[in-house]
Amino acid sequence: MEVTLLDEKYNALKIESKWQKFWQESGLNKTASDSSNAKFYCLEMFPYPSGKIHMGHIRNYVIGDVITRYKRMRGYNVLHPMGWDAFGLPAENAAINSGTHPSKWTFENIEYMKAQINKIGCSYDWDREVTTCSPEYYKWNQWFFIQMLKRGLAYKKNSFVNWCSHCATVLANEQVIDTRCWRCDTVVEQKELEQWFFKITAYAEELLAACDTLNGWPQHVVAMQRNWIGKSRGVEMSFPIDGSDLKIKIFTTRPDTLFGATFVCVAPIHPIADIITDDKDALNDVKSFYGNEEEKRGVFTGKYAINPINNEKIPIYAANFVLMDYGTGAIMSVPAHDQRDFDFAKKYGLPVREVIVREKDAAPSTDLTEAYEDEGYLINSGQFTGLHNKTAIEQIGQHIESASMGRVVTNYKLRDWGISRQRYWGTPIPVVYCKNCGVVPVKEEDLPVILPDNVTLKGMGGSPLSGVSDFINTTCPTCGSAARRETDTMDTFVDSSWYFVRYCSEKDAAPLDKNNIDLFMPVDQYIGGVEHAVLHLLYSRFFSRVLRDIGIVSFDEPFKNLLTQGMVCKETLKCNEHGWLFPDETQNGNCIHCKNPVVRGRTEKMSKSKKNLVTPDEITGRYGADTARVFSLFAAPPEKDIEWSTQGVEGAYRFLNRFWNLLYTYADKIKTININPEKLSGKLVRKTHQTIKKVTGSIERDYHFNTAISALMELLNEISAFKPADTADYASLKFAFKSLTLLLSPFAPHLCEELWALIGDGRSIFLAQWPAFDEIAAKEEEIELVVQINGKVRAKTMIAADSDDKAVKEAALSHEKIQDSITGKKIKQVHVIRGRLVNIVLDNV
RNA sequence: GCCGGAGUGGCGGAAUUGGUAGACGCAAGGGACUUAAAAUCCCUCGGGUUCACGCUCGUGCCGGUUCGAGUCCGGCCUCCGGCACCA
Repeated sequence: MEVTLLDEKYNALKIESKWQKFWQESGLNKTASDSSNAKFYCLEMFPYPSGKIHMGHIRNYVIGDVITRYKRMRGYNVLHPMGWDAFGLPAENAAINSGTHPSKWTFENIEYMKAQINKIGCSYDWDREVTTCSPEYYKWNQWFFIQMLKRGLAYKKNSFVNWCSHCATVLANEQVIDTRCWRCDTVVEQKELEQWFFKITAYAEELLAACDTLNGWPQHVVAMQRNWIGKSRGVEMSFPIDGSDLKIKIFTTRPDTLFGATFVCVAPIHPIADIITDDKDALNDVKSFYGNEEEKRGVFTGKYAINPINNEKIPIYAANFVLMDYGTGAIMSVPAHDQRDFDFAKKYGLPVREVIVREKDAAPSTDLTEAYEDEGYLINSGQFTGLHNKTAIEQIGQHIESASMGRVVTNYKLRDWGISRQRYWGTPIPVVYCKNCGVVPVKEEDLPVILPDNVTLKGMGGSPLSGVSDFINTTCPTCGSAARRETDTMDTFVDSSWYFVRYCSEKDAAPLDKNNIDLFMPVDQYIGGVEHAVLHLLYSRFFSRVLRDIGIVSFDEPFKNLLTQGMVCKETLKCNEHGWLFPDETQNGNCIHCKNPVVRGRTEKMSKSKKNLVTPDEITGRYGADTARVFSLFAAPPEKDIEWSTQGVEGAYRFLNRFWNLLYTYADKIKTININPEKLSGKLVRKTHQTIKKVTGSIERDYHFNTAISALMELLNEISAFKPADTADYASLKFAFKSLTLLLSPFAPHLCEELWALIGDGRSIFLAQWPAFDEIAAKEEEIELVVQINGKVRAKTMIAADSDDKAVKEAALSHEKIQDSITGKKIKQVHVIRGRLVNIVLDNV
């Protein structure tokens, strides 16, 4: 390692590029595949290569890097990889807008972003880099697809899908936000298409049950997972249609209200609606309101259903608020005990019959103004009248089963995962359509099905691949006759559902080497934004189980610990006339365009549109990466949002400068001193041991780096106040400096590496061991004893730390101020908390 | 509505198991150095009250448990996040 003399001034940019090059070339970040050390897999969610890294990425990667560097110094063999979620819509949009091929656009972005990432000093093992748009990677998407096809976990169905007319693509349910497209905000329509699905519902129960094992996850994320799976228990039963052989199967979680059903509703897109509805125009009108939550619309079909419990004839409606893809697509309506049914009944003048009342044997209300959805007792319910409704749910359920009217079932909100996309920039779905053989998977040895380059992207219409004749025209793998390829590509969530497994082997190695996977999986610490709390994480959990059942992996849960980091926010500025403003569009609190006063908006997530963006380049260019790192870690604990503040950045920069300058002052004196930490003593040495303890504890406990850094600032303050007089003092000073450098190195790696070159052991600081503290040396000789009277602090006094309870009590009672307060009073009790305080309880205050 | 989470100085935030509330930083004020400024260094910095030693109030609100509550319990209020016509 190059030995350097310290420059007088801290020059962040100079030392940062120097050490980044050194770490890269020395292979320090490489992960061993044959280490005898315990493994630690630290993973940050890989980015979509949109063009530029933003502060949210920086925060994410810095947190991961600190953990990585810390764990390495603790002796772990750490896997810390990075890659690119490289398929996706923006590349295709860029192609449509500017004519750049998605591949070119993507790879150029990757190159640029990789340079940005390296500038913040993250210690990635780039030999394991994953790029999902490369055939070597997506080949395995195709391979998994075929395995799933074989197991019945991938299937095709004709179904209503969410269709965004603007993006001309199908959206997953979770990509629909408030009836609108999550990307472009266009109102989503329902369109019938043939789609490929993954049968995630086959794992619904396991995915739900395993939520209990996710102890290392934030509980709100686990709650969101549970919520999404949405298990509910209820009854499925068939209502015969009067004067017909047809039946309508309904699902309800409230069989206790069965006697209160006054009509039946089916989804307007339910196949039976077309069959039984007389007025097709009216039905079409209702269909056009399907999914509209503003207004309830329905039409009487003209037919009646027979309620099997009491043989009552009740009308059947097609209603827009009944969802086709939950339960059976049909419900029994009990307006007295369900608000939605109540609203519908009021609108269409349907009867409301109460069957549950709050008090046992109470009379029904004469004028319900809303549905009664609480618990209560049954009335007007035949043999079940008088039961508490909770009991009735069970008993009526049993009755329905034993009378063969229906059965008790479990339902999930979770639906199968639609993976078909009518898009170009994704993984081709590896099947062909043959006139003779039907749907045939591509042979495994013929994978990958390469995504062709020669495509024209217009942004509208169906799948772009359908226009590439040498792609679609092929032969049937089974019979050899002419066949057509599938032209849809896969949802990009497929790519990110297993990339963490791919990282376990180096780029050029076999991608699914079981030894490598077993060596590193599961991920010990996963770090990313909470926006992936449902989809990506749920799909990954699903994929892991499929891979397990195929025999590729031997774990259930891919992510042992999850940290969802907070957002990076900044104050927004707004002018009533000119909208959002950049800070340099304001002067003395006024807009520079119109001189109107600037409104300080709320602090919001950084975004280009709100003009409150700070770019990583401007920060690393001005202060250096170490400052950016220290600031973002010091501002708040990792799971909380941080507010970006220029003054806060300056504060972090000041801290690093103070450290540099202080060490520079003593550099000549301490450079050559040999120290034996066990022989050292004094206040500074004690503070150093305390700091090692505090910093280690802060990292180990909850990755609370903000308190770790504050402890390091305290130590620096102590060093700063220290005035060395003799050789022993300089030895203590060197010990403090060495410890501080080691402890700060995960946070400010470049600075510490540079300083370590001067006071360290001649090797990289990241090959050094994390310092250990000596409990005895960390212990104060004297402590400040707080003396309370009736729980209020009345005096403070210094006593020897090892005083026994009796001596502590003595010291407290004999204190001058305490004497004044207690003279003539009766002492009821004295509580001694060793090392902290004494509380004297006086009788009758 | 349901499910999570959080309310502490001017601000970001500290406070292992109940035991000195406000660490550390930012901002602010004062001082030193300087011809001056920047940078740096030193001091002050929750409210009230007092010339001062002090006293007193104070962790969203109300109550409780305890010698002692930011921390535990009960009941509210507010804010943030997620889900929501899921029958």
